[in-house]
Amino acid sequence: MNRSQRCGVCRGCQAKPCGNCTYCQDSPQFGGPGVKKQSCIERRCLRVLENRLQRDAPTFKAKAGCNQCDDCRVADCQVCLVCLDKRFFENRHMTGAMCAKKRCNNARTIELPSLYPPQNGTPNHNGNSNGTDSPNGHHGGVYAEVFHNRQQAPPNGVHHTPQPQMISLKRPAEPLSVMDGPAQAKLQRRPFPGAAQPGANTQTVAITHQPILPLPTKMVPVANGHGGYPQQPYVATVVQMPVVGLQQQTMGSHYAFSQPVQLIAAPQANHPTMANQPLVAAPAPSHTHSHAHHQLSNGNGALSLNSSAPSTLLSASLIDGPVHHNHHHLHHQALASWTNGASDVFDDPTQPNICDPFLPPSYAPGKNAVVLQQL
DNA sequence: GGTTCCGGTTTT
DNA sequence: AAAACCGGAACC
Ligand SMILES: [Zn+2]
Ligand SMILES: [Zn+2]
Repeated sequence: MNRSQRCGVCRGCQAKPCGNCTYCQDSPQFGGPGVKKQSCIERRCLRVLENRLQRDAPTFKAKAGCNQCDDCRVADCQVCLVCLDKRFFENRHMTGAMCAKKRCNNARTIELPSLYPPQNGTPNHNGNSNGTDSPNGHHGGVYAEVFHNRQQAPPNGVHHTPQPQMISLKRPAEPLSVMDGPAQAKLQRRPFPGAAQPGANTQTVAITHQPILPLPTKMVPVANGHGGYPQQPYVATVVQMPVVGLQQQTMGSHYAFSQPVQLIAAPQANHPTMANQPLVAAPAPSHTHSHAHHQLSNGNGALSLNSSAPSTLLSASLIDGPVHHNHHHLHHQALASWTNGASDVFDDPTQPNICDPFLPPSYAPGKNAVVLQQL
């Protein structure tokens, strides 16, 4: 049935269950009966949302409003699929559609862009157009594999997404293997130059930054740095840093992850358009042992956009967690991590306009906070 | 064995 | 159209 898995890195994934929402109240973990069986509204994952958009868009009856009537003039609802797509995916899946809650008399049915053109082979129900479901089936295309249907949303808009200008792989040129990324990822902070000479098992993928604004994830398959057994297969998703125009910033984030992630040196970008700045993604050290799950590191995952600070490499990686973690943590996957606020630029009042790329709807700032409806 | 919670189905 | 339900996938 192809059930989506959490990305493990978005803010929803990092949040702990709020305990108050209807789904928390329902959940046994808060003493509820467990009949609704939904995740906490603060833990809604962007990848899951993305997957849903991809599933639903093809059958969605998109309408374009007249922009004149009363209904067209009032604010969008912010919670329907169209609004969520607008907010988190730049309307990529629902391009041109008006908020689904609106009732415009003169609305016209429009056709949504096909993000996965038929091309050769019939798309499977996941939008995969590579003609296979084989997780491992080897075929040349980078994306072909990345899109495979298990737990991730293919990078939308790939067809108009320019390729990274340069990708350099250091270390063994092993066959690329692209498989499922871990559902859980870890955030780890490293000094930037250090990341350039990573540990024995690490590869570095450097990608020159393109001066684009929107446009999302770039998938880079990376070998697991290992003689290759069930080592945690690895997929790095390089995410463009949000280009946070200080004035024109729209609410919500622009980027989400289709795969667990690995990112990003945010070099001294004094100002947030980091055109011409390199982005660096370094795959996590793959590890020798089978169990690859752990709580997220406590280090906070702030991306440094600040010129003053040394750049940091934020890597969401599969590494062993702290040697001793208490059980509590073990039981809830991704608790904590964005919590020790000190250097989280997104919470920094002196940087009020920086937009958190991990921000899920339920964390929308300010009065217009959005709570996702059931997915 | 256990838990979380996605996604299809049913009910309102 | 939204909410409620719930089988069962995916993870431990
Ligand atoms: Zn909750
Ligand atoms: Zn997530």
